[in-house]
Amino acid sequence: MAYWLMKSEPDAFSIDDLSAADQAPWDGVRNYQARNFMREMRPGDHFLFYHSSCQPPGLAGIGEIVSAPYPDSTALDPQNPYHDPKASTERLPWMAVDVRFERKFPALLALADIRQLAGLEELPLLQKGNRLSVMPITSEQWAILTTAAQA
DNA sequence: GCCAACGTTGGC
DNA sequence: GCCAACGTTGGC
Repeated sequence: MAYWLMKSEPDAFSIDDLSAADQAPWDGVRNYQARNFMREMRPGDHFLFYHSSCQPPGLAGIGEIVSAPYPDSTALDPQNPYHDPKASTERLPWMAVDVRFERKFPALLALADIRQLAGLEELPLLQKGNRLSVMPITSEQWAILTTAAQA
């Protein structure tokens, strides 16, 4: 079982939206490195739900991957904000997974607080200039982050 | 609103 | 295939 961190702008899709829906597709990822990580996802994996581009940014809760990766057809929809004009049914490089709400942290674990935690030096989220929206998390990093979020 | 960092595009 | 210009991400 693997661990992941996935970013979403809460104005578009937040931990509360996932809680209300219980289950939802995680789609709209349009970066190849992130897509490659999504290809490795398996049902039963868990992920940290990160709120980005908000005040303050940080970890909001936990969800579970509940489907295998599948083609992200939102890329084909001209009305979709993540429409990819170069994608077609024959050439659809983007992937989505279905995710399920697990829990919301009692309080957001803010990025500024995450930076203060020891043992996260390798976390891509904290590395300068990193903009990955989907990244793998080690079990050690997972333990540090979920423990801090529960405190 | 600013801007650093990075990815993508397109001319050559 | 290089690389300058441009667009996007996302923290501050």
